[in-house]
Amino acid sequence: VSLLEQKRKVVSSSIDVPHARKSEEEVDMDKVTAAMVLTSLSTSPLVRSPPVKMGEGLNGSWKDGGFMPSSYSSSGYWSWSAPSDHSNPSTPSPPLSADSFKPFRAGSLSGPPDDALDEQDAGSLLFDEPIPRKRKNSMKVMFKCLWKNCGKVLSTAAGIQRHIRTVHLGRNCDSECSDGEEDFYYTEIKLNTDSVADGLSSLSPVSPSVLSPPPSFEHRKPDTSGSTAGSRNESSSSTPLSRSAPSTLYLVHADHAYQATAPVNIPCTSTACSTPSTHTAGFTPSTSCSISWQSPPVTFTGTPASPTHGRTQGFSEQRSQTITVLSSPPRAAGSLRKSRGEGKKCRKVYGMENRDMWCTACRWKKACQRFVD
DNA sequence: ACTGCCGGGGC
DNA sequence: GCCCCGGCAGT
Repeated sequence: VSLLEQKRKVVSSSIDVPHARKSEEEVDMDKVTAAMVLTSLSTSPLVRSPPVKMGEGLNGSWKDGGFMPSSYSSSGYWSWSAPSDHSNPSTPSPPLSADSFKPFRAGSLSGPPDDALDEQDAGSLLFDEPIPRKRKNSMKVMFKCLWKNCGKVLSTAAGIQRHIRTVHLGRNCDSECSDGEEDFYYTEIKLNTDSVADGLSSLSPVSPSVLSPPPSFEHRKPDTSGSTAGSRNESSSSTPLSRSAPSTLYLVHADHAYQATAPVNIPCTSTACSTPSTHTAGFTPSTSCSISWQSPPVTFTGTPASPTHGRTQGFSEQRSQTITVLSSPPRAAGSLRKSRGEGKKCRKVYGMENRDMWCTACRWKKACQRFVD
């Protein structure tokens, strides 16, 4: 038994807790930059146009990457994508392995518009749409402390980690001695500073009919409006987004499903959304909402529909919450059992004999956290 | 039969 | 809260 225990500890620490991310980031930066240069020199002009857009259509890719139990060190896993993919220093190191999303997010933050590209990117270049690309950059990522009664919001992951470490965890040592626990206590909030709508409308020849479907819309009923988002984000945004800040899109990531985090709701809970009031409204929601159950958008880059996906990167995170909400309105809320996810889960991957390697959720026979699909 | 995981426990 | 597991439903 003790052996198992020990094993478990070892495992979890090696898997979930990235150490010393800070310094490595810095160092990597240089390496990456250098690599970048080399890469760009050796690649065809086509491939190397920089405009990052990490989200665009490659959800699948980083998602998968995140799943790897050892995502921290599994750079090899990314081998299929262009080398420059490593340009996001923080991507590999981020938070926990179980959490498949942060990598991307953190990347978009600290790994500034550096030239991250991959095959998809290259592919989408064929369509050469500078506009949608740019848009990515208008997303602001903030980090919010989830500690009870502390709504502190900082703009950097490091900042929020330090905050949590010192204020809540009572550790004084600097990031070096962190075991990564802080990751569990903050979440990322994305806000879109520019109008998503205009981008979309200009981008995609969507017919009005597409806009109108109320169901996809997130605006809540007047009465309940903002109750979720508003009340939860007191610190950063106490305003009902749909009204006062129509162009601001909040995407919150409830990363650690089984941790203390009370899910931060995304605007798209709507049952209401009866009127497609503004086109602005019509869009955002469908974006963040529909995505979750959509099939991999990857191939679609360039079509009217897909840009949507790429753009609002929040999606997968809220899946768990969103999905239920989404599915319920249309159908009889009752007996709808989420269709079984098809990916391999801990149980299958590690087998019964390695039960201690499963994610907690799997161990508890709950929806797998590690291999979310 | 196997697998994922919901719902409902026990502590 | 954490943890377990009966049992259902999809494969």
